[in-house]
Amino acid sequence: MDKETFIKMLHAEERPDVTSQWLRNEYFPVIMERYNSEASRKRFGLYQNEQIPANERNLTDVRTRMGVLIEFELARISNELLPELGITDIFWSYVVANRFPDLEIRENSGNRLLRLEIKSLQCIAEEKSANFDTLIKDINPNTDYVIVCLWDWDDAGKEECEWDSAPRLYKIYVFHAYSLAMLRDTYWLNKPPTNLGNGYQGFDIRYAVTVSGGTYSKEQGNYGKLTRIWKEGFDYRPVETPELLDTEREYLLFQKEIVLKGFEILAKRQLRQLGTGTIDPLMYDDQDLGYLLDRSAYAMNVRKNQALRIAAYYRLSNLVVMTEKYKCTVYKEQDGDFEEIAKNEKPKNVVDIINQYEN
DNA sequence: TCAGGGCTAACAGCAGAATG
DNA sequence: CATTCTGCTGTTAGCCCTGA
Repeated sequence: MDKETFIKMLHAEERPDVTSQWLRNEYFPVIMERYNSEASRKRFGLYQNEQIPANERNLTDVRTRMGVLIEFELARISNELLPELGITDIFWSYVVANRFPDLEIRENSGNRLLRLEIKSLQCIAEEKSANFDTLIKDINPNTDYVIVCLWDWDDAGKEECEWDSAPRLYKIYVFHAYSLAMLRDTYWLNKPPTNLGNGYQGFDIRYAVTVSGGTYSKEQGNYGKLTRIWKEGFDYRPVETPELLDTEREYLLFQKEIVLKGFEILAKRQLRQLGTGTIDPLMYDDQDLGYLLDRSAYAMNVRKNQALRIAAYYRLSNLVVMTEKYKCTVYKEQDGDFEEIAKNEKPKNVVDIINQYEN
């Protein structure tokens, strides 16, 4: 890493689209690699059959806590990196007040330079939706970026430590905060609910406000959900700056990849419980639809008639089809025919359902 | 069927009402 | 009058369920 570039970027002296790309392609890959090292992961691991809550009610707060820990660790690693490069006059500081953003690069004088808002999403969470609800007025277009960390528990990567599993970062996404907010507001303001009555959806001085039947109320916490910010091909568009186009590209990629990664983890994990051998891609009509092991397969977003054709083609015993929220439909072979034995199931129940059907 | 509106836990804490 | 209880604040990430 080049020291001069580093200093320029952290001082927010480059164009936002250039800074975005540097953070995405140069900076965070290094931070992520360090986070994923055994020496780092071991501090977050689960050992000796330690369990975390399995019920949905309490899963969320483990994920919330992991979010805070990842945010802290990224900054800690960053602060470790700076002096290694001979940069000693700036440092990452934690914003302890509950306000945007999370981390700020500061000079000893206290001057704030680059600022980062960190979000964490666990791959296999059924609805990944941290909120980015900071109002446009509070975002500095020259210094502010939104960083999304995609992570999950992973049992691999241990040479010395005997953990059962430890968190692994799979990808870090970088968005220009102001552009992301522009996409969000362009979408939100142009797609209000149907029953507005005489009111308008908009903003108070502090937060987003919704209307139902003419009655105004503080928005309920859906505004800015990361998975709902923008849709490809939406009729209305914000002003197209280089940083906006960069952020839009990254967002559309993000939308696809975060869903696929969770599916991959769930499918591979469950296939290994259903059989032995190697896992291959599930190809059909030149399309990669999921994963195949022996006579079991997992596919994503496949309709019933296509699922039946795939099952017949591969002579499957078990076929699990998942939606984007990982709701599962389970098909099972029965005397040469395929039967839908479960629908709308959570992933955690699928293997049991398949095994019980066998008995 | 699925987008999206409604709502949740945990966190630390405050203000004001109810109780002994 | 002092203590305890109730209901609310706002932030994190995410599940539930309904209406189009």
